[in-house]
Amino acid sequence: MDKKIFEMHAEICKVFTNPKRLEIISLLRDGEKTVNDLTELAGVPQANVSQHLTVLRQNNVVTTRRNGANIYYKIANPKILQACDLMREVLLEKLAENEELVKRML
Amino acid sequence: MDKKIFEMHAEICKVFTNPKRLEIISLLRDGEKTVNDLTELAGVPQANVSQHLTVLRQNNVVTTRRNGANIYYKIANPKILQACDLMREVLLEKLAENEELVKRML
DNA sequence: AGGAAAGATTCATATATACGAATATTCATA
DNA sequence: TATGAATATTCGTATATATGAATCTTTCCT
Repeated sequence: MDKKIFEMHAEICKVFTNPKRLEIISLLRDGEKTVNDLTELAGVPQANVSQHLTVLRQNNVVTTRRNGANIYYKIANPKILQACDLMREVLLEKLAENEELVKRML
Repeated sequence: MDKKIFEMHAEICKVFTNPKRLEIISLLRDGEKTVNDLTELAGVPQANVSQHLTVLRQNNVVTTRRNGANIYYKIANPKILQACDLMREVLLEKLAENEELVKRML
């Protein structure tokens, strides 16, 4: 029944399992950027940025707009950022917990 | 700088890239359940459920409590459910869009 | 038209993941 | 302490993913 939804959900989540893609998403947080912008900001080879952008585009995480030779990428749905933020919070809370644990052991 | 955070974030997200794990998470939504419960509800071989629970446990997505021969699993942090829900909303919105597209083509 | 800049694609390879099958561990109870 | 029920682990294999290198496409400018 819901199985199909779980499969699609899992598929989408694969987009977020690569650190470079997460960095790109983060870089797009406050507005659209060109491939070149992203390449420089992330410090990753252009071809690789492009490969990741393809994945993001195919999964409707970003949308594009062409302006001359440049292509601007932006986040398609703000809820995606919210979801990323929540996961990051979970992560940071866990890190904080572990830090306390370490402190208590000294 | 943030690179390390992005790596950890990506690592955590890997937990959500398997449909069976998402189903298990969904089954735990309204309270703790034993491995047996989950096995029956999901209709997946016990060993496989156990493998997925191991992944969930190792990534602090679930916590466990033993009671006799049974082990109860539950979601560790409600924010995880929130994040899952948000992603599912994004997914459903996209599906709705596509449905409209198809309709307009008839 | 020709060249350069911006971006995308293809391919090969290395690495990770999922799952079934078989086996092991843990606990309760007779 | 032997047995059965509940759960976990290990291993082999098939499949997916990430990345560098090389190549291609599109657009702009002269």
